Amino acid sequence: MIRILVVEDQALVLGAIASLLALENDFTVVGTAPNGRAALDILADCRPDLVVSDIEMADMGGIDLALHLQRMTPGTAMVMVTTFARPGYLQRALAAGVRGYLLKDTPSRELAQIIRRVMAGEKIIDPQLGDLSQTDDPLNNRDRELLRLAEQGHSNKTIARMLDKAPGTIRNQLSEVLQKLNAVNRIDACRIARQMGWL
Amino acid sequence: MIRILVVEDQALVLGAIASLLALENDFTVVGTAPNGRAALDILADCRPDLVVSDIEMADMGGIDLALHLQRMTPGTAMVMVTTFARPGYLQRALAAGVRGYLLKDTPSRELAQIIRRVMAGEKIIDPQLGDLSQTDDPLNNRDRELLRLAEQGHSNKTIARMLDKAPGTIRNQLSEVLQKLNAVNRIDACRIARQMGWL
DNA sequence: CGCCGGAAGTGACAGATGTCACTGCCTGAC
DNA sequence: GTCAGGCAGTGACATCTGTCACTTCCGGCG
Repeated sequence: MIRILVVEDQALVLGAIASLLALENDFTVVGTAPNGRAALDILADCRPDLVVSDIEMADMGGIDLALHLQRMTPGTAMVMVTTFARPGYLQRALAAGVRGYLLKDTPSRELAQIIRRVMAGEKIIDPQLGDLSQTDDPLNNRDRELLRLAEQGHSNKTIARMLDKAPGTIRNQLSEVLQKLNAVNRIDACRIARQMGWL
Repeated sequence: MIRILVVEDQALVLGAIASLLALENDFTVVGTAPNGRAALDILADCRPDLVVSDIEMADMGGIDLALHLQRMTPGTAMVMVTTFARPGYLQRALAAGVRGYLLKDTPSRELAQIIRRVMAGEKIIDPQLGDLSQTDDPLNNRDRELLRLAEQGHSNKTIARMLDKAPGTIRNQLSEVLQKLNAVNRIDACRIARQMGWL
């Protein structure tokens, strides 16, 4: 019997996944939590063999939860289930000892089988993410900051004021970002960065 | 026995919700689909009493699906289950005859009860959405089309070529859209429209 | 010390964007 | 008919954006 803790912030999805897992004869859902902190709080009571967790959650995300688990109860397996294909997340998740990484468009009937394979010691990465992790993120933190501000609709002048830089500097740096991303303008750049999970 | 069709683009969530509903003795999940178009394709075979659908989906979203249902099989009830609290979505959904509108952080055990009440003729709106200021959608379909193209990073010239219009026309129309949305530029306009659920 | 490399800034330029006033064209209402 | 209103388009203008060459400043580093 595999003892499972499910962590997911959307209550409806949380309950649905729990009921999906509860259908399997060799699984017991020993607990559910809406975020990483709540999961840690009930960990001692639940004593799960495996944690299924979302990544993007308020309060404490799946990555931080994995880091805590790795330190506190390294025997507990961890499977991430997330919406977007973000290579940065995958890398950090693997570094945190996560043994399974799935997208939410994985067929639901596969989830149980993947959990069993992870419990058997396998490491399973969603194939859609395998090649994604190869593409290096060309952006540095400043690039990301600029793109985020540009994405809000701020002009170069406004961004410059916010970052206490000259407008021309912003213009030049944003221009470099466009080259890095092969974008024709800032809107295109934001779209590309989002799509690649770099933003 | 209530015959239910579930429409949701994330396969894992789709399967999970289906299994959640299948637990109820008075429900039968007669079909599932990953988007609106697929749902329409299997509608005749499934003959559902009620459709549970996500809103944001590729190919055909929940709103368009509701519009088709309203015309083709007006007896079929429709419950929307969506991630974001966007007033525009709610309004358009209600206009399309939707009888239930829930956020995905509704507790999962409530879903079955809400479905039963909708089948009994009630109209149920998630309380978190009730008090949202009901600002009217100022955009027409052309506005939306322009914004979507602008959002991809296309220039006025490119958009003009795509729609077979003069560049100046696009410029003027997009300028009007900016006024309607109180936006300072097209990026801002896209952001505002998205946030309000008008895009 | 001089040299190099990075970050910041400037100036100039072409092209894109946003605003406005104004001209046609068509269509439905009166 | 004609009148108003909507849609498409033009031209002019100011501003913003993207590109490039170049300068300045500063902190290592040999």
